[in-house]
Amino acid sequence: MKKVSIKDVANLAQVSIASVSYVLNKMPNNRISEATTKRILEAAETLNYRPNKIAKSLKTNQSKILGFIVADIANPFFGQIAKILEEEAMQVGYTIIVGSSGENNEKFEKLIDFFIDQQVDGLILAPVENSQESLKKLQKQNFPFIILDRYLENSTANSVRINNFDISKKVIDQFIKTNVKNPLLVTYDSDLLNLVDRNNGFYEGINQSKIKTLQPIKVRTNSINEDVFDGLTKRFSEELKPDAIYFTSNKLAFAGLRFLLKTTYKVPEDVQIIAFDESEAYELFPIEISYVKQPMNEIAIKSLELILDQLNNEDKTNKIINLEAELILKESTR
Amino acid sequence: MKKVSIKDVANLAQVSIASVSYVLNKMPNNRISEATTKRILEAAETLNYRPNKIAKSLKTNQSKILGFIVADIANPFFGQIAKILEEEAMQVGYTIIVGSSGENNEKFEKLIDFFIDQQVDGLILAPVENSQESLKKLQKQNFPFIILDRYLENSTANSVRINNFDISKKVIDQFIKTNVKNPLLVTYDSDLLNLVDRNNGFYEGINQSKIKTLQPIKVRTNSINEDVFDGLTKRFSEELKPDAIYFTSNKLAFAGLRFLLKTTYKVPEDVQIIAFDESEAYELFPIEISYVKQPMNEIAIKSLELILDQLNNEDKTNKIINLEAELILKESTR
DNA sequence: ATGAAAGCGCTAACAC
DNA sequence: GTGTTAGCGCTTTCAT
Repeated sequence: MKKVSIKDVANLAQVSIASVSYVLNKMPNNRISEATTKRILEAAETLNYRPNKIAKSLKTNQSKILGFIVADIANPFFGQIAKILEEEAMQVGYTIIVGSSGENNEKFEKLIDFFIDQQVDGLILAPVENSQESLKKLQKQNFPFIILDRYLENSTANSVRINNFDISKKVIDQFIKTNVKNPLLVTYDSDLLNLVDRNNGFYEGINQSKIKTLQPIKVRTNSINEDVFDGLTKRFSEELKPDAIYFTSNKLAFAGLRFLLKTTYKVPEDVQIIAFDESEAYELFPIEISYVKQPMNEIAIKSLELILDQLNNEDKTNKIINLEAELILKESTR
Repeated sequence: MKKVSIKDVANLAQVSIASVSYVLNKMPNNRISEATTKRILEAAETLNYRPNKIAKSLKTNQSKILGFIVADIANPFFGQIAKILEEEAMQVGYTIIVGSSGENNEKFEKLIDFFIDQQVDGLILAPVENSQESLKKLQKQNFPFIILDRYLENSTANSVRINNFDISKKVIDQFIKTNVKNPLLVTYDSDLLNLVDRNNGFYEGINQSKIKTLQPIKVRTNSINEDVFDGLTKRFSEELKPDAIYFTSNKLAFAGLRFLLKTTYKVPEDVQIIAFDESEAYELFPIEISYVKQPMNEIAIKSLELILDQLNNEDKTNKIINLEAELILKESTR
């Protein structure tokens, strides 16, 4: 089965390839007569002509492909975003290619290069630790990209984020409202500012109150389960035991809940829980988990909008889109 | 920042673009002198030259892109496969684009067309119900594709699957071994043969034994949670209550476990459980779930191998790669 | 209202 | 050993 090209359509319709191009691309000031238009349309139909996007890309210098680089596509948070992104992108004629960096900056850079070589028009990035340089390089090259979910120091890049500080403040305020004495923060040991903000919001709430917090558990991204488990074991073995825990990511919460399952501590009687991110998985915990709900649809849709804006407009002003996360209270809080 | 092309490299190195192409593509019988080679390499280096894959694609008629169409990229099963696939593909210079059909055949077809328009070299497909026609169409066009995970009637397509029948037989045998009286099958109402095989393996075990099975719960893919919940409510309200349940997918198991959480039935004392697929999520259930473990890495790697074989070789024989799933016994079985 | 033709960046057959 | 050149399928300027 030989591929049918624009030439074949032109031949069948007895016109030039230019006319075929005009008609099929619905050019605005297309001065092709109705009769010819009809002939061309019919010819394309009978031959089942499908334009070659590669050829078009080469000519127009636009691949209509966007690269999406996440930490881990097997993480449902990113899977969900990817899904929405891909659907929305398709609506407007774009294709998404996804890559997983595995929280590794070298892989992150490699993926960026690979995608640029692939001639993506732009990139949607969830950066990893120490990726400032990679981002600066992109900026220097003037390559279109936006930052999603995570953000870094001094970043002047367009980005879509949530109100990490405020929502964390709300979390601790919720705890305080219920007379918590020893709240515990379980978070990452990371320079990613979204995480730092989550931590800071928590501390802001602590500072405004009269209570003290236990020393936080700060885990490394490459040993989440072990670090959470060890950390919690330690905290619960001490005099002042946590009576409320805030997990700043779904993976942390997951590890923490597994720990609690193996103990006799009761949620929320002995210890209250608030997790970050919605997760189907939480639903198998014996009681329903309170959590910070991120606006997944909005994150994906705004990200797409932002990168497309950047591709189409000359408006080079720095845009930061701040979306609102929501605290959903369930049975794991009092 | 203007893009640097092969011409720029040729100019700087004072050679023709052909020579640049030869050197940079490491042509086997490359007769370029060492000195020239060095000059070209240096020029490419200084200019930070990155070949334009779009142009190369147009010329070679190979995009080095593979399309991967799954039911739902937010389902960790497919997320995991996608991740491995993407990593392996990148090693050999291929890019993966992923699409989610949402178990909808129209979306499935639309994605296929979209990806073909995008000039993918081949497709890796997890088909949906009623997608026989879409697959036949692809076959008629002689378009390279393989089937992953799921399979359909009369499919003569290359495919990678697991031993669905045998592993299900093992599941019921395990139940029978522990003197189960009223095993229950929770499965889909589907014409996908991988699911039919899972059902048949279960029945084969039943038939070889002296026990009877309860009437299975067959759910529709668009209302899993409700159907499982309603079905289980009904079964547990009857005289003969299930004392063992086999869920033929991770989503079914998930819904079923949520049901059990809300009841007072004890696992495994009152009812034993075996689920399909490994899932991090199961870990939040109070006891560990026995499950059928699919060889994710192998599935992804073999799929890639198979489609690449099909692209490179003339060997048009029909290949079915059968991989072994494994029954992992945990606390939810006796 | 339509067509001729240049050219996007690259590969590869062929010439020298 | 190295260069010339045709051409992949398309868009778009310019001519007519």
